[in-house]
Amino acid sequence: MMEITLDTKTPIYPIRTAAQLLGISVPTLRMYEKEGLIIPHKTDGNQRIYSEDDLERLRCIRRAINESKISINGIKTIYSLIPCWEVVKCSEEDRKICNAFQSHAQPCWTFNHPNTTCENRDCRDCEVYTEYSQCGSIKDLIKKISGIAT
Amino acid sequence: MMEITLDTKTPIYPIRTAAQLLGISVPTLRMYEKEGLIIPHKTDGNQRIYSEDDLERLRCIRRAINESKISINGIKTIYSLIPCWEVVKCSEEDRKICNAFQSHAQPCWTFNHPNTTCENRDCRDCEVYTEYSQCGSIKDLIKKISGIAT
DNA sequence: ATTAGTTGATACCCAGAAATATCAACTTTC
DNA sequence: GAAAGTTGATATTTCTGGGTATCAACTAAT
Repeated sequence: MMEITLDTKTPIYPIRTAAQLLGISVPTLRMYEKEGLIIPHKTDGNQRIYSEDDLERLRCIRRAINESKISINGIKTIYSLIPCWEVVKCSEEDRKICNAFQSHAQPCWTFNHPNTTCENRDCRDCEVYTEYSQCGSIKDLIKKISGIAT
Repeated sequence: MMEITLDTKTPIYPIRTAAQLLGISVPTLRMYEKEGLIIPHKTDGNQRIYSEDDLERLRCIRRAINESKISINGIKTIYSLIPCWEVVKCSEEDRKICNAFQSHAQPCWTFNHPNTTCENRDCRDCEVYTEYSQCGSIKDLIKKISGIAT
């Protein structure tokens, strides 16, 4: 017998397996990544590996595309509206020079953030990326920062 | 000679003229309305009339669709993220029962708001509708309500 | 070192969203 | 009151975004 640790954050699925579990093709998964919708782990040999959390995020994205009929650029725009500055608590100086703070076309995690508190962070582990993959939670965050009890 | 008052809010263009000025067809304009992207004025005889502001809003919508490649449902979702409660300053009781406050699929002005402060308002004149037709201003509003100097 | 799977890149396909056309009934204009 | 324009509704067309197939070069496993 062996002990199995179930950690939804641990990357375990190679791209082919992930694609099969989601019912889509491998190039589609690569496309989502290129568009900045997901940030999969990579092995030392530069191969993608997906965690259970990654799959859940992807299912959410697929629902947005197939059920809610939101285009990929639409999703990117919505992600760009996440008030990341409130999540990472960056300074006013950071915000002034941050490309993500200005953008309303691409998610913050698709930028590199030179000279900000995000500079050396791994966006993949950032709450902005992990917690706000669906519209409901994004709107809830906006409610929260406006000082409202939801 | 006659005095001409230029008021960008006054509805003057019938639908055919508006369509021509925008370079699109009449059914398309009706479609945008049915989708909840615009709220044109109507005459007593139920005919649509568009103001200069309406045209500007429509140009913005067209850019989102044609240049930014955001689908109509994407635009609706983005509009639904506008923190309207902060603009109209509705009460906690209002928010509790407000469909728009909950939704993240349709703009608030596509709901009727029974028993709230918005109930008897004309959404067409509401700042939520008039001021936040583009992503840039929406993100600016989110920044503002999080207490940030933009 | 051979087999299986991956990489990035390019070329291709097609469902369906976006836009248009068309209709009879109605409104406005002159 | 006749002509021009509009209404809502439905049917039809256009076109491209989302997805796939395929490739040679690379990585991983046994």
